[in-house]
Amino acid sequence: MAMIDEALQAFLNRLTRLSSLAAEEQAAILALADDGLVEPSSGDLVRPGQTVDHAILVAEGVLARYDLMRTGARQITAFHIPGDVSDLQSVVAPVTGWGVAALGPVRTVRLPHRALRRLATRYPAIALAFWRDTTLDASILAKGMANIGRKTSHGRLAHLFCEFGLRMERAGRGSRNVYPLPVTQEQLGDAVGLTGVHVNRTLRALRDEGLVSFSQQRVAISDWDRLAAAADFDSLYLLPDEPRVLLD
Amino acid sequence: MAMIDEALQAFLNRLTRLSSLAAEEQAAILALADDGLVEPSSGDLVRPGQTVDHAILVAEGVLARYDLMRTGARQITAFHIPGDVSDLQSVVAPVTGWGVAALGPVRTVRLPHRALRRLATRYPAIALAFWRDTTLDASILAKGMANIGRKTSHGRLAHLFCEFGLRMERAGRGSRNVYPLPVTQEQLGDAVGLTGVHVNRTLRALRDEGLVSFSQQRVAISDWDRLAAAADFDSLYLLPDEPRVLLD
DNA sequence: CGCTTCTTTGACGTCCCTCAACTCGGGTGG
DNA sequence: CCACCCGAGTTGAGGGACGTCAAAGAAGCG
Repeated sequence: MAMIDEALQAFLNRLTRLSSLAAEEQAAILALADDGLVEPSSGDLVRPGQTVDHAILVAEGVLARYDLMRTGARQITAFHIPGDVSDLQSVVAPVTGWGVAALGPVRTVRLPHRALRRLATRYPAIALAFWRDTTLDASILAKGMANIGRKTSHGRLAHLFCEFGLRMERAGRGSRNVYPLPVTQEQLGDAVGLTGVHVNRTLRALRDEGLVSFSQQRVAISDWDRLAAAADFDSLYLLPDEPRVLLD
Repeated sequence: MAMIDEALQAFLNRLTRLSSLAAEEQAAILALADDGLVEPSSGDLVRPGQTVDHAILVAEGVLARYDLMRTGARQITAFHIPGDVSDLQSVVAPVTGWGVAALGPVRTVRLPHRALRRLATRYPAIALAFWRDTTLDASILAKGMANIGRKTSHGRLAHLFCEFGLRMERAGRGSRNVYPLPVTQEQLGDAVGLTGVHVNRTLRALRDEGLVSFSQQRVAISDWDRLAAAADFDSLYLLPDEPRVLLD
């Protein structure tokens, strides 16, 4: 129970970083919990093409949104860390092509669409906050697309490590320079459009250059500035910390 | 003037394909026009990093949202055709890293954020419709990411042609098999993570296989089923046509 | 008709994939 | 307690897809 409240609080923090919400609105968010905590050890939470009636809030662990090719190849389009709601957009598009999988042991909280939609229609500020949250997600998608489309393996992985540094720091799960990242090299590859083998070689190179090391599912950035330069990283797309007044 | 109304009507059609809006809400959308029609012959409408106070509705032509690397390399993350609002998400995130450029002669209508935000806060159904529209955009982004990350040049271009077939058809700008696509081969490359040269070679191959031809800025799909198979195309991510009741 | 922009084609290099084997560590059961 | 096993990480050799560079046609536009 405590963990559910903690997760909702993390989600609320995420929202209020970008949107200002009144006390009543904040209370309404914190009252969202539906079922208890779900704890699948691993595997699919949503299969591609499935219709869902709830969004998934991450309490612990890492989720991935992914797309499958007929060949079996997989592209991870988004990672979700504690405090993120994977598929918040499913509230307005309950059937889409992607799946959601746990990349390791995970704890999640189910947020029913009905409840989320009711909040969004009752409180305009919450509707805008949800919209804004989806927009941040889309911004990360666009950056990831540019990353894969126009950078070499070094730049792609370097960028991913910079991004997670900031996201983990925001989520209170480490510092931007040192943080846990419980995924395999192959999963990293699925996220940046490479094979596990090539990820391995690239990680070695990044380590040898003294930029960043990744082992035992832990990232340690040795030199943020040089890593950011190698990544062509500009944090603007993660949206700066300024809650804006939402109602005109 | 007539053209402004036409463009707003196209935008409204786009929204009501996915969201049901009451007559009053529809009228409010149609009353949005701010300035008159803007007609830049070509070039940037929004530069990367710029803060904007309006969204851009496409009346005629094609816009691209893009991201720039330090090296000068460009990744087009989204194309916008008539009836699309590029940067609708800028309403809730007015400063981000991307730019918007016209890929040829274009006519656009500026929609001020203030007006859009006022509509969204006054009419919950409109807020959800905007959110849903942004979600469709994000879904296309995710698919594009998978496209670039996990497919060969043939699959990438084939997929792009299938996608635009459906989008153009929806927008009333042709059929899914034959439609205008006023972009250069290099711009196609910027969208799918290839160079113009390689796009050229791949187009020749696709034509030789009898799948699709692209010349004079016109796409003609010879065999939809085989092209869709080559593209691993499933239209689900473009969201099926069913306006849902929005208010619970 | 001369310019610019786009398309097309060739030769060559490189980044990354494929396939395959070996290593390592952690868990499990005999 | 050790043998085994399994997933993940590591490394090598060879090949294929795509990029780079360069130059020569088309095609629109003044």
